[in-house]
Amino acid sequence: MPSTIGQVALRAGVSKATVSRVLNDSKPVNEETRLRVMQAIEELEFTPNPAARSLVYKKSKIIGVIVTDISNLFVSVLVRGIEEIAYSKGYSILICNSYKSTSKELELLNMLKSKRVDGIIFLTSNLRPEHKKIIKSSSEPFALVNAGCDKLGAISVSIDNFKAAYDMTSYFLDKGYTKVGMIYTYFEDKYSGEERYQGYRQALKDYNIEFDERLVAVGDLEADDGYMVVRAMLGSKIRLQALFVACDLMAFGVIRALRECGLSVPEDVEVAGFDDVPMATYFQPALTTVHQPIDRMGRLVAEELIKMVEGADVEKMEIVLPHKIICRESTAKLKESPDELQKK
Amino acid sequence: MPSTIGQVALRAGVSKATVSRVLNDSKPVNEETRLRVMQAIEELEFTPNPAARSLVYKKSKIIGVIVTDISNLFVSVLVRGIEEIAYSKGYSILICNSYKSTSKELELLNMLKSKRVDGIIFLTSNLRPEHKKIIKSSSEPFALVNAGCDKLGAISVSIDNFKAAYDMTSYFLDKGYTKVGMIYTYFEDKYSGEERYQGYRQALKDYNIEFDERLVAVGDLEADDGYMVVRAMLGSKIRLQALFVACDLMAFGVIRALRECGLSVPEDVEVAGFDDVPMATYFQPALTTVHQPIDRMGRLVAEELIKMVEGADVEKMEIVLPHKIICRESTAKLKESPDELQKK
DNA sequence: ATGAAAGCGCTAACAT
DNA sequence: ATGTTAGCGCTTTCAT
Repeated sequence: MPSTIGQVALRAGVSKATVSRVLNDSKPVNEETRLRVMQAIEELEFTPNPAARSLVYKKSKIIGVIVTDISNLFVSVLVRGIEEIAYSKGYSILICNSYKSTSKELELLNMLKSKRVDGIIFLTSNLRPEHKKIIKSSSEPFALVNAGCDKLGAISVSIDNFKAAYDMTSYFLDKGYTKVGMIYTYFEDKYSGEERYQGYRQALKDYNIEFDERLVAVGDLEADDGYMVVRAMLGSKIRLQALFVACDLMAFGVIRALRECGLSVPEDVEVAGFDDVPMATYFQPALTTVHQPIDRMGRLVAEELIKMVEGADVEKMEIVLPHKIICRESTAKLKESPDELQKK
Repeated sequence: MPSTIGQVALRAGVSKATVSRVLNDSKPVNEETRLRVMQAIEELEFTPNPAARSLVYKKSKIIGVIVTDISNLFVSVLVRGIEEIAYSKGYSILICNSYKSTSKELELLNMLKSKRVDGIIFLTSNLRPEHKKIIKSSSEPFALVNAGCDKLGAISVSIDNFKAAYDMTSYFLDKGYTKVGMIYTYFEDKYSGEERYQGYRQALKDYNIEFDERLVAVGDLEADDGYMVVRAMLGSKIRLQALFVACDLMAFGVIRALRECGLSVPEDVEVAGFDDVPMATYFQPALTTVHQPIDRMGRLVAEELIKMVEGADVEKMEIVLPHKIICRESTAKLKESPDELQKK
């Protein structure tokens, strides 16, 4: 029962075309008639039917967003940034969870295309050749978060994952630790997961520390994974001074596992995460981590994608944002009270 | 450049109507022609234009979802459940953040109506008279999460917040504590926040403990609020044995604040939360809390709303799901090791 | 400056 | 069983 442009026209005593003109001020309209039309619109509480518009414009004003799992803290902060920008520019976002399944991702990609979304933001845990093929041949603009994209015409927003991991590892190495482990994430193809791992390896190399594969393990981004991986790792009694975990959520699980094995953090083992999710400050011990400007990444990727959707020139296709090492309690093997540490 | 029903018809040598029939099998079609049509659809990779369909059906296949903030853990788990069901039934969801602002909520409500969503799921921190008016007079089906609704024709899914708070408070009272505080959430109107507060008050009454207003404070659902409220509370040196916090996120902040003031949890003060977000297990100390079946609430509210959207009878408009008290480390004032506690 | 009419892609009577 | 046609609500030529 929402009213139509026809009803507005009737009430204002003009044609539909004129109503359309004041709606979009696409053409000059006599001030007096414009007022009449405006009033009719008010009275009927008219709002244009988006489906009808989409049909004409061949634009849906919808941005599709594929993420691994909206309940993941990194993801939800990112999505909030995206939503904010999209909303302010009159776009809706359509969120889909892939749960890291490549086949689901492919399915969702098709689904979004069938919904005629104007553009797609893709946060994948693994950028596979299948994805690249689709992206390359896609008619709608694409944007990737934290996944490098070599010449496939997609926007990408990320931090320098290699450098960030290198920096975090160096932080431990500078302290003189030699037994620095890493929990990284599974990867088959080049993407942020691999870059972080390589950053770790490179740091070891540059500090002349021999790589010890008993000190590394693969987890799958969630707290549960961190927990289980470390429980397994501690089965074999290896000595460990510090652990760099490729994402905060996993780090939370890691710390719990260490503690349950009688190792306290940071006294026995120092632990650092990656992401700087909001919870990192409140966790006990507060987590040292690589800060990613998550909110900004979300806003930026949405902004750039919408620019592209609207045909504007996107000057920089690959945007690399700065990261920062944030030191908190989990790497403060000290006598000071937590209160002291609080004052960063 | 997606293909249209006309192109399919042309290729298959039939009329658009016939193509439409095989698409929706709305009417019998000769098996042979159906095959030809199907093949043409395949070859052209045809998918029906949703805007065109919406225009005819007057249905958008979109569910609007207004939440306080997607980056809140309770919210993101809820939304994931909603998305799951919606997606499986062919609906898209359109998520909006109100950031708890009533005016923004009202604005979003209008926005969603202008987008012609088929139904609205509303998670508000405060169900105001303005909202009720809109809901009551709304043409599209409504569903509320954790907000009672007296006869306004909306579905509601929640737990028994009063009873849950009563149970949690009793848990402390049964231990013999008399100084049991509560951090509740601001409310102006009847909704889950008030129910939780009343549950606390009733428990005190039933146990003949006098209410002490120095032991309660109001926070605003986030960790930061919990943190600041407790810092303020501890300014005045009052004795406190246990603290019931109206949501987990706030509880995380509360625990940190206590610790920074030299009070350890649970040794000096026991703390319980509300929600049972995934992080509650990993936090240190693991948080005792009121378990809400968040995922199930999300799925259920989506299921029921979609039933209603599709005109089916919704037998039960107000669904109350069971809650559960989950005891973890934050209320275990004991000598046992955390490992022991782990085995619930 | 305004109106009439065609058309966006689809479905649903109404014919045949 | 299939085709023809009108119409969903809007925008946009093309006239006037």
